[in-house]
Amino acid sequence: MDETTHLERYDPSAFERPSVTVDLILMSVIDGVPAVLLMRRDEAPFAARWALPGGFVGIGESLDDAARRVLADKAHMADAYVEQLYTFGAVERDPRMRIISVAYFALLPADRFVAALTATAELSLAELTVPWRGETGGPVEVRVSGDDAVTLAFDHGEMLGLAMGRLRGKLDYSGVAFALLPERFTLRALQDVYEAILDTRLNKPAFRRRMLDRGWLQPTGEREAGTSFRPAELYRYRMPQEEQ
Amino acid sequence: MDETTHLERYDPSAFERPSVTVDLILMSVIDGVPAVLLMRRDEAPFAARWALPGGFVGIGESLDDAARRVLADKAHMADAYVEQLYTFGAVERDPRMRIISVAYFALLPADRFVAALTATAELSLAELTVPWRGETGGPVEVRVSGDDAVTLAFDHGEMLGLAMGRLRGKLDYSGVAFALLPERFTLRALQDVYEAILDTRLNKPAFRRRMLDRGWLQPTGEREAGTSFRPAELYRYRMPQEEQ
DNA sequence: CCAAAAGTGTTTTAGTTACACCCATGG
DNA sequence: CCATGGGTGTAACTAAAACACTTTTGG
Repeated sequence: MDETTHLERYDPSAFERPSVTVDLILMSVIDGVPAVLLMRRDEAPFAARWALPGGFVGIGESLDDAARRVLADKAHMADAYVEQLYTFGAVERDPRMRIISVAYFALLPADRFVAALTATAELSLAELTVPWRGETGGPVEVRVSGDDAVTLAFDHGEMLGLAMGRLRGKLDYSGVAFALLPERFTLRALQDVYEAILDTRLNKPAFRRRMLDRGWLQPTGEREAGTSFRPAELYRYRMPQEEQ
Repeated sequence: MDETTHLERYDPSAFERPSVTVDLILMSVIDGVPAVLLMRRDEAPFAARWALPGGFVGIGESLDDAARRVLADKAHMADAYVEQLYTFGAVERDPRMRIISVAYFALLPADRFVAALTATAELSLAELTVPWRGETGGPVEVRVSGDDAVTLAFDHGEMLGLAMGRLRGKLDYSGVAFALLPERFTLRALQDVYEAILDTRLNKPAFRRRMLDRGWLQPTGEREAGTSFRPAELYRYRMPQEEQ
């Protein structure tokens, strides 16, 4: 075995190589419900099943570039928050051939998510019902436009569970929540995002103070419009000094 | 571009594929100092530079299996705690050809780490000086057996920084610290591991209570031997119900 | 002036830190 | 009986939660 490893070091081109793809878990929070972008497969394997958008990684293309390309080409969405999640490398994960897939997760505010969705026929929004299983993530129940729960193609269900776990884990110590909100937003909207992702009710005054004390929010001086009650202040996310 | 993606879906074998490797960041805490396993490269590129052990992923081998194989073959260590870290996919990260590398980090107790190290000539232990830069990790200074700081081959320095950040981030909410200790250990030994990794001094009574209140520690009833003062109780790590 | 949600002040609680102290052991 | 680190009790501090309350808007 040591012999083989040694040979590989010298001439790796002599060995059969796996294909490498990226798969994209593009999420948002729509009307207080976590949502993910799915595409319906129209060929085997898993024909007519729902799957995450993905694509092969080009030989001269970095993984991050491939993820952004899939985001632009398949999902027709640009400038999302994108982060590498995990790499899935089980031998039999694709029945056709050996494919290693690097999963990326991406976040978009509801308005831009819905806009891109309605502009593109073959895409579909799926609502997520997410039982709390800690940061590691676990099985996630997926409903496409109100229908019954569906099972995703390949190991995409596992990817989705992991993405949801990561989102929950990072929610409170990073700025990911703001990637799900428009540039200007109210504290109530921020709390709605938190409640949707964590699947809990939060105490309003406590939440409010916690957020303001962190110093990440900049009051714009402007107010929300079109309410029949007292309009809330609009805030802007100001990235803290230490990046990410 | 959409056209290309479509074609790839049908016949990916027609496209050139990258090689895929795993690299292993095998860490321990030796005498209160974080340490990592390195190998000296004896061929170009980066000849005579220090690098992480790694190897190509076989076509019929899962990523996790490849990581465990590298652990066994190159590092001659079995049964370590192993966890996937991140996948590095920059196009020019290896000057010879396109190689995508999945980084794994592994943890071993000091005694087993040192035993395997002394049994194998081509391995070397490197001490780490790790400035605190939050969970994301950052540049790490590496010293091989007391010499000056060295720069690792390829992007291995970046991998090491990320591994250290992950270790710090998970230290306090997961059981990773116990992967760095023998089966039976004192509370002082546990605190030493925390202090080495976090690079801080911790308050003894507070640490003690926090650990015991968590319910992860099982008193064995046995005592540490060979001290010239009061011998400390030995504890065992009892995995909590919810895995990881 | 009423409904509805924004926004604030005050108390309670829980978890952590700091510090002082006692205990057990080998020499 | 002394030095050394193990182990414990108590008070102080801090951050968050709970709850009651006041404010501001449109209709």
